[in-house]
Amino acid sequence: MDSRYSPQDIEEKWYRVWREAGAFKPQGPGKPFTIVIPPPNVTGALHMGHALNNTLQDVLIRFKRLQGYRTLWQPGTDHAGIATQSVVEKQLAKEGVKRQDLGREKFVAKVWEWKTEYGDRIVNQLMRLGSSCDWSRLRFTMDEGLSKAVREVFVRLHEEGLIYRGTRLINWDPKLQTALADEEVDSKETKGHFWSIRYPLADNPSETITVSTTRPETMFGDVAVAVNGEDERYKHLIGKQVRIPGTDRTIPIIADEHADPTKGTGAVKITPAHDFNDYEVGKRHNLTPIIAMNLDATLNHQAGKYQGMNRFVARKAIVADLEAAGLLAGVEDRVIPIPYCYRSEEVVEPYLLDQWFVNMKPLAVPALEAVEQGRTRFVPARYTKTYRDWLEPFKDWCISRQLWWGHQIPAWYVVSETDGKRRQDTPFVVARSVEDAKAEAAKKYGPDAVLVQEEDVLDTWFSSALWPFSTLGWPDKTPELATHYPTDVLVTDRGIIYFWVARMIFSGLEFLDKEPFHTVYIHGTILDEKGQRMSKSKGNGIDPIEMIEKYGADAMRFALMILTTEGQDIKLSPVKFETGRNFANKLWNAVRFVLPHLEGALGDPGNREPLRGGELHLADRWILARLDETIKTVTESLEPPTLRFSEAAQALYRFTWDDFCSSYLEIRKKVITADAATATPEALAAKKQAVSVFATVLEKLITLLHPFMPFITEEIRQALGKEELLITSKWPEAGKGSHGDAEAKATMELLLKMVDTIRAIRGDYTLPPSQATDVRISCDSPDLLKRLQPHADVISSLEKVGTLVIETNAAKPAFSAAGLFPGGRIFIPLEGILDPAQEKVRLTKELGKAESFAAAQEKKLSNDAFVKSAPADVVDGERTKLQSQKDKVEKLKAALADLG
RNA sequence: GGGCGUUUAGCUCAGUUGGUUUAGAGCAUCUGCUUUACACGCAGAGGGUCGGGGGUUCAAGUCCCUCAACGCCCA
Repeated sequence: MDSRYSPQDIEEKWYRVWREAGAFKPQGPGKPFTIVIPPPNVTGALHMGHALNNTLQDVLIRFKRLQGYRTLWQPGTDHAGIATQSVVEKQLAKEGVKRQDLGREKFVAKVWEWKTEYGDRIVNQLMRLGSSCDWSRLRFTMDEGLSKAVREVFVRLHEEGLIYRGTRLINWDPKLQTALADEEVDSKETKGHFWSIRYPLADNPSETITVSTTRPETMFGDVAVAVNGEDERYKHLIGKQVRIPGTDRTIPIIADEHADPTKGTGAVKITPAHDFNDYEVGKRHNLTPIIAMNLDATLNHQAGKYQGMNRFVARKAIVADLEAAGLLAGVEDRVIPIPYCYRSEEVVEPYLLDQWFVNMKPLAVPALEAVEQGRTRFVPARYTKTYRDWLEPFKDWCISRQLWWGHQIPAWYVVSETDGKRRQDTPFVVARSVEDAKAEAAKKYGPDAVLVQEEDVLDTWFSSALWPFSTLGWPDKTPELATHYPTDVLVTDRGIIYFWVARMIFSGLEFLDKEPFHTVYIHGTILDEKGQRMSKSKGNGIDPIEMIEKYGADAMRFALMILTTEGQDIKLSPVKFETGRNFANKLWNAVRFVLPHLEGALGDPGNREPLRGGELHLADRWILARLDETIKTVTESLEPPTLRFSEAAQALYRFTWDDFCSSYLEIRKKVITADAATATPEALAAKKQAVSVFATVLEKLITLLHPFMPFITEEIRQALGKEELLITSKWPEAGKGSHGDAEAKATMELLLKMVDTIRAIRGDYTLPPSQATDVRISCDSPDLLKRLQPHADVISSLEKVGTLVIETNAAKPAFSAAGLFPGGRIFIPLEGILDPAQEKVRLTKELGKAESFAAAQEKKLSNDAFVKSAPADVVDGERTKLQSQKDKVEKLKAALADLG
């Protein structure tokens, strides 16, 4: 074995072994535990966010698998409609080809090609991470099975009247040429202008009303000018007509609260077909909207001479013309929120269009209840509010997209009813298949009905919403669905609570009458070391695969877990992975060191010396007690909904490094590594015993570590001569098979404190570790002496000591340094080295601390209110502290006096 | 404008219901060490009064109010 642990050699091997053994599949009679993966975009590449997200899931799944649950981590990928289509379109654009050149069928075939080529990439990357997904169940949102689920849901919601087709103001992306949902639009503060334009009165063109607008180019869609009813400046004008400049069209002046007298001129133009606020105003006043733009964001026939001009070009031209005509009253600079598409970054145009919608209120109400009643809970709990605030306004969901890549909406227009043409009033049927649609159309419209399927596809999130049950076979009644729905924990980031989490919850409730998971764990966002989001454009991303290659998957996983505290964002830089790498190396070397001495303790625990409690060495009893505590902490921390990953990782780090390696192994190494050929029978017996303890602790330790560091722990397990794989072995239970106990723990901790004292003195005199010093320990009581005496070797095995004497009330030897421990004093004779002046400084400093602490204690205890109000045990605790502090003060004073 | 989060050692962060250390860890710094598992290591040391102010309490980093800075989400 090499002194450096090299992960590259073993990761691939163990991943293959696990898969071949079927270890990732649900197995055994245990209770089910299920996680569905947040499906990454099929053409995506693994980034640090994925690495964190999937490590968290893998830790949970491996933990539960070891606990004997029938675990399923359901994997899959998402077709990611807009994102994937855009990528392929960009690719085609490089070859000078537009999707329209290919036509729908050929284009979609191209995307499938792309999916085949890149679809495995992210899956393979998840494997590199160690993800123990059941890959035999890999799903894709456009698989036949999942598409069937999508059609089923669409038909059922339509039957219930919850999906409808209607003309509404929606967000239109002129570049992608599709409608968007509200959540797909990001509003960004942008520098713009606020223009004031004079609209002449129809009956008296010399009189004008001045309206303020940030979008003069939409004026040809104006249907009114609104003023506030309370605004004295304009009261006399309400009801009159004004003429839109540059046209012959006149529109009324109306009173509406939307007009804010404090903003601009207090009069605003109303353009219901191109502005969300104006749309509402239009509805209130029964005004018929006028569409003034084409779908490519050029102005239409309403715009007269500006027809065909792009919206931003037209804006400039119109402003210039108005100015020339003397109709521009003013312009001011202003920062305005501009809506952008979250994918194309194109400025989104509010546009009045026919689209498909989901009526949200009936679905959202039960979804809100599920969380309100705690049937699904968010961790951290504060995200409950995010969830509620989004669902509660009950805004209908625009689900149709004018894309080609996605689930085509299962609606068929009966074009034979409208002269073979698709018109606004063409009737349609909604069905699970073409055949069903034909049958239904025949029933309603006769056997000669001619059908044309809706060209629009569904929002990507429509299929994602079904993920927790569509992946398990719904709408069929599969055994997987019966066993694994509802799932248990959903692990995701806060960015998709709206898009995904909320929609899964209402879909699950609607179609399976059961919320899809009991816990939603929201983890933090990975940031770069400056606290900025990682992004391709900034080039500040850290590639997980590179990190795996450099530090190992285990190291990266462990580092991420130790950094993951309660939904806090993580500032990441590659150095952080060194912690994980060093830790893996530490464990590796401990095993490498002891392994040659383990014969007899390898394989089955039955081969080992039984652990006879009272006869065990103090350090053995202590490490077993500490192991018990660690088992308890890790188990409790990982259990949903606690999910304190960092706490679990931290506990394992401390136990492994400080207790197991630095203390326990250092104390026991001589006995463990005794040479069998030359050792006495007693030494051999002791060795057997020690080795058994070591093997027992190590075995449980690697099991506890396995969810965090699956590869190295499996490798160690094999080195220990086990045939059964660690991944499917058994999670240790606290308090079983342990011979540790509280008394051993207390004694050991006292001895470790004594060692600290000795080391501090040695450190103070910078004695090299090779130089032995005599140590005299003076206990205050014979009882303590009796307790410590048998374990003096703990001290001598951790420190190079010459003569070690433990006695009661010993006098301080000449030229010795003095130190304290609870219950006694320690003297280290340093003749020729001891510097009385230095010693005085050291002791005085300590005395100062002790005195000020004692004084504080005294003050606290002399406060009647404290003694009366505080619980008795707290007061007692303070009294004990004061006593020991006083004792310390006395001893230090004595030591100082002794120095002269 | 509304909501949420953060502010603790030079840096990155822990600190679960207010009282067991005299506020901890890792990195960095300083001192010493080829102590035959590990220099991706070992031993030791220095360094913070917990963003500012006010309050509740016998007791506050921990609860309340307020101000400030930074960040995220929504409008």
